[in-house]
Amino acid sequence: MLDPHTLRSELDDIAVALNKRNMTLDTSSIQELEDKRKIIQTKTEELQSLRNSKSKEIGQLKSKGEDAQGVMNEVATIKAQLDESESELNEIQLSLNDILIGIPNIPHVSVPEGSTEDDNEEVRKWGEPKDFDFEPKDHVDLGEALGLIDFETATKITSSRFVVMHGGIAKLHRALIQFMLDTHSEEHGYSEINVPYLVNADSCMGTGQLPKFEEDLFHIKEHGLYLIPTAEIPVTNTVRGEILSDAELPKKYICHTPCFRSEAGSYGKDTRGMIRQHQFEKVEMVQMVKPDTSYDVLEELLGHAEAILQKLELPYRVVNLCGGDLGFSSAKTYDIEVWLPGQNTYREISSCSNFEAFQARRMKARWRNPETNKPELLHTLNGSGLAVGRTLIAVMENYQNEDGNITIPEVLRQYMNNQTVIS
RNA sequence: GGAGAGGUGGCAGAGUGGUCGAAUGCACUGGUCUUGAAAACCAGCGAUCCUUUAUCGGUUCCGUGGGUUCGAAUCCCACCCUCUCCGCCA
Repeated sequence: MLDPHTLRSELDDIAVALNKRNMTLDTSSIQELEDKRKIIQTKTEELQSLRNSKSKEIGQLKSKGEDAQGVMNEVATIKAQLDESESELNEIQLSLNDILIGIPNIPHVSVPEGSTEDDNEEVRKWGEPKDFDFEPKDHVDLGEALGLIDFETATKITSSRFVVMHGGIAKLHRALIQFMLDTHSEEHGYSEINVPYLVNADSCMGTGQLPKFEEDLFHIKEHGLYLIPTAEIPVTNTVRGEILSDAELPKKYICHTPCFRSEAGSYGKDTRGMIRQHQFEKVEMVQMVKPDTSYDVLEELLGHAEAILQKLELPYRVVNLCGGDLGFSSAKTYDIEVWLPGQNTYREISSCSNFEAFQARRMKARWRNPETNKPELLHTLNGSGLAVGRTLIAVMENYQNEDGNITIPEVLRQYMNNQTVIS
């Protein structure tokens, strides 16, 4: 959510800033509502004030045993006006709030112009895609040949876009999770946190998945809960409604969860293999920080995600998302794309974002600034560190051998009984 | 799932229709005192929104949402949550 004050006072500037996302803000209807709001709110509060003072007067008269009927009649007329004024105000505020809650975050100045992913800006490349002296297979062929990845059974027990993994692949998957958690908690200073996988609507509102993107979520209607599409929701919402002290910041959490996405609207996209599943696992970094540090922290967070790929020796590139490709709540996002020999291309494996105060405002997540001694909004950030399913694919495809076996990356062997190869 | 109790400021806890945003204690902040600290004493100490350059002023908030009333922390209704006991259960 944007700051209502700023929206009011700098409406046109904000509309221009949002053009970067290829969106046009209906400034005239906002202005109109806002003008009405100002008048009605002032009027309502004046009437409330009058009612309060008159009611007190009644109390005083009665306690002295005097007649209060005259004042009571007076208040009755005030009350009729007040009821009308209050409901009008309520309506205006609901409309304004509906608009406000649906406006995306303002892109940071360093976000490139553009409308599609083709306009994203490559920041850097790391590592060289390996030259295979045979035709590299993709993870589906590799996994099925090994008999360790089974889509058919998953479809039988659930539906499409699910997978069953066996033996060495299942173990490799688990090793990746542990490796990531250990690296972030031991080397990057994150505290490990374990959270619920079902969240309520308030939490989804807080981080921005609701109300606009309900169709992307799995909804357990009879309980009013949602399956998390990312650990961002439960972890970030731990500070919802809180006022943190200076000493508690920054908060750095590392969290492993499964993620559930309905993938509505992506029919026919990435239907082969494990790239796009309804259920996948992710290790997520989440930070709550003081506002003046958040852009430094974003670079740091990005580095933490890159460190995982570097340790796994997987080639990747970093892109700075253009305005049109930016997520709803984000002010700036870097994607990391890993090299997949089976697809002969780079594919997204991590997304690191600074939300500035956008989520914090929705969540009322604040800290007490010792300089002002007043509560101020936090900045929130998160990044995948990394998407485990896609990392598994990247390891399989980049570490494949001509015989179809997969060499286990050095750093993962300690998690796999020092095994060196999956066959 | 059944029975009972309860949700008030950072914490503890009073308040059952009127001057209550809310006693008191603790914690915290500032001051006096002290070589320094502690103790003692004095003072301060929630958030929200509107108006305003700012001050001043006003609004709203006692789990949440409705209702009754001139007036609600207090009465009524619904919901949520917590605790205790019983049942079930990884």
